[in-house]
Amino acid sequence: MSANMQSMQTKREKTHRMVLDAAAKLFSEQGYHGTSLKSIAEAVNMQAGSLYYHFSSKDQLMQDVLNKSIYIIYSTVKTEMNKLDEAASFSDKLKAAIRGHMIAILTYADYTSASIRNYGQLPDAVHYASQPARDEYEQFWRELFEQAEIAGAIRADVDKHLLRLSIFGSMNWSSVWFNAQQNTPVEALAAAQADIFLHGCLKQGQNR
Amino acid sequence: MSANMQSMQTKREKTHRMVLDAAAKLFSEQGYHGTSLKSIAEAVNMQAGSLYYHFSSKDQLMQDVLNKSIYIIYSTVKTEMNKLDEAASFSDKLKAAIRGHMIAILTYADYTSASIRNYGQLPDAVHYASQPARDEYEQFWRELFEQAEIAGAIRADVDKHLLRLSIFGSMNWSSVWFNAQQNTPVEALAAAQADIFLHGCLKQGQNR
DNA sequence: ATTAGATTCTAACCTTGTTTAGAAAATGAA
DNA sequence: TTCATTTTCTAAACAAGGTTAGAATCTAAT
Repeated sequence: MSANMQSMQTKREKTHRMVLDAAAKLFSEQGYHGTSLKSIAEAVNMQAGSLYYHFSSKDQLMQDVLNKSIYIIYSTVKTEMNKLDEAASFSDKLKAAIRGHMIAILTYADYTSASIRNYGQLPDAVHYASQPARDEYEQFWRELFEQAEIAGAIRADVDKHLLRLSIFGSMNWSSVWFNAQQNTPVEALAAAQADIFLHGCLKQGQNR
Repeated sequence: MSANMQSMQTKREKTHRMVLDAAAKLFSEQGYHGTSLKSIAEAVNMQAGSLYYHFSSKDQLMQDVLNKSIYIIYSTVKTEMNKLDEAASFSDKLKAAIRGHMIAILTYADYTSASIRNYGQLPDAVHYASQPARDEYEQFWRELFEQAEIAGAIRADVDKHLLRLSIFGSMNWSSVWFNAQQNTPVEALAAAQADIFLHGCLKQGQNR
């Protein structure tokens, strides 16, 4: 218990993470209420009761999945934003934000999809516990569009509120249809996604 | 049982619909697995067992909600499309399709949200039973974009597949955040939504 | 008022799910 | 090997859910 307490810790944490991963996967596929602790335990070759050594309850398990999901998304977005230099245009910023969000969503699909798919369908306590982190992330996007408005990058007749929600909708929905094997690389997909929102789909000057 | 068989039928059908409405509402709020027959029954002042006089099972109930949801959406879209005249441009067609889909989603939020929110989280039998109707509706959108491509309305470098999925994502996500009381009228919202996808958000000629 | 049919209720059955407490097994240091 | 600690299992408690059968109630026509 002295020589390598570290490896003991990592053994415990390893199992902890395996359980969390399995839970995220099942929560994303079958929903919170549709997933039993037994099925999570089976996925990691355990008995349902054994999970309680790692988590205090099913709610706690879901809460950890939620928190990790939000953390993954926000930190990935921040990483992409930090790659930009000072003079980056709104186009560049929006592209970077979308790239980060899409990379996170599609790379860590189990977690992010678990979070997105169960939104609004969770016990109140679980929902509220993740609200602050969610609000903080939303605030980031609000500010992004506020700055764009001030800089005059966005058309005046575009509803920024709707724009933000539309982008969120498209990005989040991709976790439903995306197939890592058969689809375009994530970065290309993100770029195409951003392009649609920046320029629309019509041919230049065309209105028919 | 002779004079007004009609009113007897309507009495039965009335209750039938009330149950379906309550189920749709709860399925949309708490998910399929998170909703108990008891809670549905309570919403219509009944006992859980009584529901079986109107529906053969919980699965059947969900299936009926799904079918009605898909029917509502597709038929509303068709109605909007039929208002167009022969020479309608792709812009007009896309606007009409989006308007129809949004009107349906936001007006019959209980049903459509129940369908959208539970997508992929249902028992296989229920999921498969609604697949044909879903496919048919998807085919309508595929064809819309194919025609647009042939007519040369869409930029060549836009991925039609992604475009369609993006539009779906935005529209469907609106059922999560839309608030009938405090938001813009549905038609205006739909128009703004279409505008974003047709023209993007950037100022003309601006790329910064 | 009676009666047949429609509708709902009651009460149980059976399964499944979350959770707990204590026994058992695994682990790794001494 | 021995021992203390960590980890997992077993078995049960307890609640809740979907479903069913038969009784009870309601409705409306005769």
